[in-house]
Amino acid sequence: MPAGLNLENRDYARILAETSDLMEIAGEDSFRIRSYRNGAAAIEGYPERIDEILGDPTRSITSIPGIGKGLAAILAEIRATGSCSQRERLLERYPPTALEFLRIQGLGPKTIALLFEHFHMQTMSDLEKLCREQKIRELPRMGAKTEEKILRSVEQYKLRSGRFLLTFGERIASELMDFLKDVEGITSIIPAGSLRRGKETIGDLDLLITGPGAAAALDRAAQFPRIDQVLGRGVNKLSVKIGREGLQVDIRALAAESHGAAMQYFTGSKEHNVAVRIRAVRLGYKLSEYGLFRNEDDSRVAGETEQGVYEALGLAWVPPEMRENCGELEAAEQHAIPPLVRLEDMRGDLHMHTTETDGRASLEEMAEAARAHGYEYIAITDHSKAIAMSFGLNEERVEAFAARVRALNESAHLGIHVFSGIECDILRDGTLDLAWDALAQLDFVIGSVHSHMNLEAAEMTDRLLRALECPHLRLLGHPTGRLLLNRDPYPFDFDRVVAEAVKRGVMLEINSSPERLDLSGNLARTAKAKGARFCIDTDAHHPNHLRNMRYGVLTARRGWLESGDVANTLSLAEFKKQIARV
DNA sequence: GCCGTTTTCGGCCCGACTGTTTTCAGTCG
Repeated sequence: MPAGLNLENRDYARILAETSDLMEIAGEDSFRIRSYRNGAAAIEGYPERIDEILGDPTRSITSIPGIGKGLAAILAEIRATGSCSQRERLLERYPPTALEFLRIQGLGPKTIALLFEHFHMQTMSDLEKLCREQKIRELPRMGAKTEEKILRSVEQYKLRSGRFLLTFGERIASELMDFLKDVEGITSIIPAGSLRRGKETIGDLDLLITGPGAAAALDRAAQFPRIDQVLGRGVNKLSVKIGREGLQVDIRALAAESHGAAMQYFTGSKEHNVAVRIRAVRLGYKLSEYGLFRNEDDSRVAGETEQGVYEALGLAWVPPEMRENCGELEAAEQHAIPPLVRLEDMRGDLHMHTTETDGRASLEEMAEAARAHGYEYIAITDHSKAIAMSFGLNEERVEAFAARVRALNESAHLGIHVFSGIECDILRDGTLDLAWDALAQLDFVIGSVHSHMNLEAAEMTDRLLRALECPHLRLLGHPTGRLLLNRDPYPFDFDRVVAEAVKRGVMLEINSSPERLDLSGNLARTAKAKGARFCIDTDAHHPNHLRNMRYGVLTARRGWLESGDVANTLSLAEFKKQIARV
């Protein structure tokens, strides 16, 4: 079978995952559904390209754990057709929006199936209408509260729709750049906009192309296979919607002399640009995406480089992550832009899971991956027993684990220092999930909230304050609990909790998982002002996730953090001191 | 549907909460 579709592993994984979601709505066998999910996860994390293995008659895809004969046949079907009959059959039965309904908090497959059956709803507004007209409560086990809850969730859903995770934007950008790399006469292709600023979610994607071949690159870009719709095509700009997700991408061809001005203009933010332009006007200039021009004679003062534009305005160059008009221009004016933390400053990763709980690799595999990243140390921090579904550690297993890590470090054959740690659940009342005696055995205790996220702010504040009382706690994990585009932060008195954390020497996490990025840049900056210290961690559940560190660093940079604010930029010896018990 | 095996079928991470009910199904993590 010719590999005409050229699918990536994540495409296979997505199709399997979508099929499993549809099967769930259809009420099919839960174990079969789980197999599809497991298969999707196995493929997504597989180091080799599935496409190539399928195309090689000497290889068998069933050698991948989680892929048996059944899924092997389905994968072959996906490779040939881009879908599978199971998925197509279900998509005939349910509207394509069915998968979207699953993203509404509180709406599960059973309820969705019930609503389809009774009301034949097709769209999100159908669902809203059913709630408003109090039709839902006519169904068994449904009531007024359910209707209100669904309405609230739909409201949140609408707010986040039309935005995409930073990783998604990066992926599309890199696919496009790869697609254009062979066009002759291109000197640079750079994604601007919120992507360049490292914003956690993006609304659209701006790709800037410079060089004599830029116009040819627009022609080539119009051939990009994932284009769903061409919105506009001019001499210097191509505007398209990409994929089923409908991300809008604007691709612009730039002249070399205005490259820097265009970069500045299209990187934004809008608020930053307005402030910069006001400054330009005050100084007798006009700033546009074409350059910086003197008012009196329209002569070009700058525009070729971004640096040149800022310089001509008497400003230091501003790192894109800071361009939110939140004080960065004042800093640039005084040439007092802080030296922001960089990815290469990171010397360790202090939040990761293994197969002991819900990770997908062993301690040794995670350590090896971290060593390959050039780290000096890691902390293995599996879940505690409250997370029953991932077989979290109880006190006995904690003790055994701590002993095992001590032995490993003594034998030194891992080539990296491992801290024994735990991501201990903060229970509803603020107590930690494990006895203090057990926590005392460990080098690095993270406390995280994973349940009861809908408490009132006052109760949540008390809960966190109480957790901070534990003398073994070193880090508050993903402190606000947000899941980007999915779940809002839980409410609590941030200032009070930060003040208490500072007082007790508990650091705050910047969780690098692209779905979390928690703390946000803004909150990190607020916390820094109160004296907080931070760890930037990946929360890796797979060796591949270690790469997410760059998102955490971007977020920290958005919070104006310097390496001195981040504990895991310290050398091993210094970090040991930092977490030593007093 | 996968896996492992006691080789061909049975087991597959589970506990808490919510809103609806008067005993539990559905959702979440």
